Amino acid sequence: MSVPLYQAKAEMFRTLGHPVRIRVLELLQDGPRPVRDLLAEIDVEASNLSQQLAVLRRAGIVTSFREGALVMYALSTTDVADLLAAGRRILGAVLTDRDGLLVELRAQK
Amino acid sequence: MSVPLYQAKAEMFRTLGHPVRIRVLELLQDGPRPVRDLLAEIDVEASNLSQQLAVLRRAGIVTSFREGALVMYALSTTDVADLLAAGRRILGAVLTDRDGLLVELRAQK
DNA sequence: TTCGAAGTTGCAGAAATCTTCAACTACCTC
DNA sequence: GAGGTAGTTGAAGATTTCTGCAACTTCGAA
Repeated sequence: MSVPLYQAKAEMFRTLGHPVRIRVLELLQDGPRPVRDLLAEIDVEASNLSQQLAVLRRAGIVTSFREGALVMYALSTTDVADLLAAGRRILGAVLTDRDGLLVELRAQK
Repeated sequence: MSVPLYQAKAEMFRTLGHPVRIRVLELLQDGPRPVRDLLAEIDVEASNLSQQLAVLRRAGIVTSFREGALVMYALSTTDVADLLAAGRRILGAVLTDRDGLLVELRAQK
């Protein structure tokens, strides 16, 4: 056993712990997307987005493949959607007595 | 809009992104526990554990209360268990892919 | 009241992460 | 081939997070 299991778990969660990476995963829930589309929807520099995509790739959470002139990204497993959903639920529970974020959260599903 | 929703989500995941904090949450899944017990099961300095507990407390993921001489900690919502379970599933999926690559590597020459 | 066990807090140095810039590769069209 | 679009990479400085130490509080027991 090289890396303890709880450390691998921590790394997995930490990988999700960035606003841009969260947005990418949410967008990829609807299916594969070219970087160009992600860039159009997320307000961030191209090189920064690339760095964040590399983090997700290294963690094995997304995969990428080239399609002509475009590079496509996709979730490597649909389980990611479950994780995001579980995160939303906890956020809902935790925020119940805090500000308007809760309203936003409910509107989203 | 105060704090964007995706940023709140990112902070939530980042909060889980630490080996000690993961272990604490796993231990608390079975019910409330005094700090002393956590300290006995996790190999970390008392002050360090306290710092990590404070992070979880600030995020609203755990709550604490005093019981005589002991300070008890508990999950603030049982949804946390779902999140950890979802994390485990993804880790399984991702590591399986890795093993697949390893096998490929070995077979190749 | 004093002692020890149980925890917490503030802080400083160390380590990891983030962001941006510049330079680079890959592909398509002309 | 030339030029433009699409993305990636490496590196540096700025910021955040982590860890351990010392000092502190709170509680129960003697």
